[in-house]
Amino acid sequence: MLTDRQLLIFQVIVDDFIQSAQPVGSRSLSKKDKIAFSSATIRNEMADLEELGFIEKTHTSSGRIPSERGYRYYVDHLLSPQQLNHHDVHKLKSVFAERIFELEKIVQKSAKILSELTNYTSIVLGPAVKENKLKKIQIVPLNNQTAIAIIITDSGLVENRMFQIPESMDANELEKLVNILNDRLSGVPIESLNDKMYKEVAILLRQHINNYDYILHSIADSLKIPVHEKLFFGGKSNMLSQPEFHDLDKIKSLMEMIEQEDSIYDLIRKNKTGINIKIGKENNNSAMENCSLITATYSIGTEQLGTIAILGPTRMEYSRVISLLNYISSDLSSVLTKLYQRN
Amino acid sequence: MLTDRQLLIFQVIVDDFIQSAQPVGSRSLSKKDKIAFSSATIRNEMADLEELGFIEKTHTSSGRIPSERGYRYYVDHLLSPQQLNHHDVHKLKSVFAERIFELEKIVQKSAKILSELTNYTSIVLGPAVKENKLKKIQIVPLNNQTAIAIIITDSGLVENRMFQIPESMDANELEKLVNILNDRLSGVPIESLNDKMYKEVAILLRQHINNYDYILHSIADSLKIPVHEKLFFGGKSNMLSQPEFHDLDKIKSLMEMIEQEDSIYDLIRKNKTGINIKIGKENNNSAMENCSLITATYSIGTEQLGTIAILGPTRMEYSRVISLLNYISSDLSSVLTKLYQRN
DNA sequence: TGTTAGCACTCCCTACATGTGAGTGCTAAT
DNA sequence: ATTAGCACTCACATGTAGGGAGTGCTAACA
Repeated sequence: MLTDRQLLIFQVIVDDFIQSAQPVGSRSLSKKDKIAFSSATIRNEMADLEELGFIEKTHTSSGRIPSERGYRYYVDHLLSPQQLNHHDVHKLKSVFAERIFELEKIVQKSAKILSELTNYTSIVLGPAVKENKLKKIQIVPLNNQTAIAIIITDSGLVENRMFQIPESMDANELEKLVNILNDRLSGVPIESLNDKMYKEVAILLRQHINNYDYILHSIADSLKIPVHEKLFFGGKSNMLSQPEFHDLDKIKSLMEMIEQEDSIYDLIRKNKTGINIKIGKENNNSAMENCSLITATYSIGTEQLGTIAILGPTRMEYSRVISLLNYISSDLSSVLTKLYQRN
Repeated sequence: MLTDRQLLIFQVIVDDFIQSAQPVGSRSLSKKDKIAFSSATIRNEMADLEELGFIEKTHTSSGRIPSERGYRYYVDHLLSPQQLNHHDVHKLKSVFAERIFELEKIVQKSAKILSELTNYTSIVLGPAVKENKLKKIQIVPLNNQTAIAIIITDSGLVENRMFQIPESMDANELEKLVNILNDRLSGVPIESLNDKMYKEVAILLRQHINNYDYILHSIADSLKIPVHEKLFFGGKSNMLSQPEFHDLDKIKSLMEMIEQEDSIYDLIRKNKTGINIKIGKENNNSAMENCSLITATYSIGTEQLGTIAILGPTRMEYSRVISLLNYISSDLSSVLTKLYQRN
């Protein structure tokens, strides 16, 4: 529905605006090498593009900027995958250069490097734990009253919780307790632990443990592994350098949203596998009005999924960011799979 | 060296400026109830106060604001401990209302509430781990190649690290390894673990374990518990609402400093027990030029120390913040001591 | 001798006018 | 269809004027 010329002009407008953050006018467009027609012609075409909703003016006599709809079209139809340059590739590789075995560290480092390469804010959602299965529970007493319950899942997640030991309980009984727990619960998905505790395990405990009531609740509490996977950020303050955030109020609401991790979590969580792009209002979040969010998923083996995302202004280098995300998410997947593959 | 009247005027200037963030002039001062003399008299006194370096002008004909030196004097000599109101106390109490047993959670919640009460940024440094002693090491194999080493200290800190199991190693040998480690290392301060590993333990491993070399390094690596205690923040974006940070550049450098946790760590770490106040340039950090940092230490039992701090503009409600910090740090100390006291 | 009223002066801030540059839409000529 | 030309618009920078809140200084006062 767009003529080739309109397409060309539109693309140049978007590219120029992404680069300069300034509304682009017909005269400056006409000077570009790629564009061979006069400013008046361009003006006519721009009027059409505006009518179609792809571009808009900031005020009556200003140049044009892409509309959200325009960005959407740009992203869907005009994006040419960009080759990463040597420098970028080199930096990306450095994430995996050191031999780090910890998921958190790897993920955190990815976030940091992504934000450095893009000058936007990066967000990484750690892999989902709810599909993890319990590998082992251990209980280590610290003193007479206190003990630590340590929960290890089959993909190497370790969580620990402190609890009070009832006075009636001795070392012997504690061992019995641990045995029962491991016997009944290992292999059980984290999600169903609580359920299983109060059904199967409760009965067993009643038979073998004095005061089973109190300890049941304590342990069940300990087993409540947070449903929210951890979020890691990189370059939170990068957005402050973006010209669209000269406005203090905008910055404030954005920063508050970032700080309040719940909304970020919602924003990022609900994405399907692969690359997802949400532009401006598509995010359904007033603080994100001028922002776009690009997410990519990474996986461990075939099932466990995490998300890695870039938050930038709508005027974002989509092509570059997508390339970077593609690259890092596939690297992440393969490295993590190698490390954490269940046997 | 200051007359009573100068002191009065100075105090009112500081109080007023802390409240309004506007330079205060002689005329508006003379209208205050506390002050019974004319604006001209006040002008004379202010000239003297300025000469003494306690107050300064923002420009030739502006009202006066306290200088850093002035704040220092105010803090050292004029601060009257402020009674906390019911609302504050109630909110502070809520930190400990739920029965949380985890140090991290408690500490994090404290930070959050402090920032809400003050509208400044709060920073909590988790308790130092270096004086912790090793309670137990456990190794849980995840699959044929990978295992997790879990390190538990006597005060309930749990750290875990993944490592590769050498092929030559079977379950039997793994158990031997764990026994040796626990036998030799339990009770050893975290700091000296590495040392001890390479001296005592290395010899034993050589005798009992094939391929001891590789596993020695892996375990030693795992034992490197980060020296940096964890930092928790609350209200990072609160500073954006402070009028002194209308300037984007200032905000940016402050935010970048906060993000770059190392410098915060340095800033907070080196404080002595009790309340410490650092005003503006006293912090030796250009991003903190317009900020003051008030720190308080909390303790677990008699030795282990953590720090809780408030970062605000130099124009900060010192008295209130100090009261809050005092309150929360002593509450933190007593709760944590009860929970984590070593036996 | 300490205090105060009065006065000239300074500086910031806001509002208003004005000019310029980069843009636009429209029209008529190519 | 394309383009040159023109009148028009708007943001932005610059300049100017007036008001407000402050100052320092001086002279009069208790």
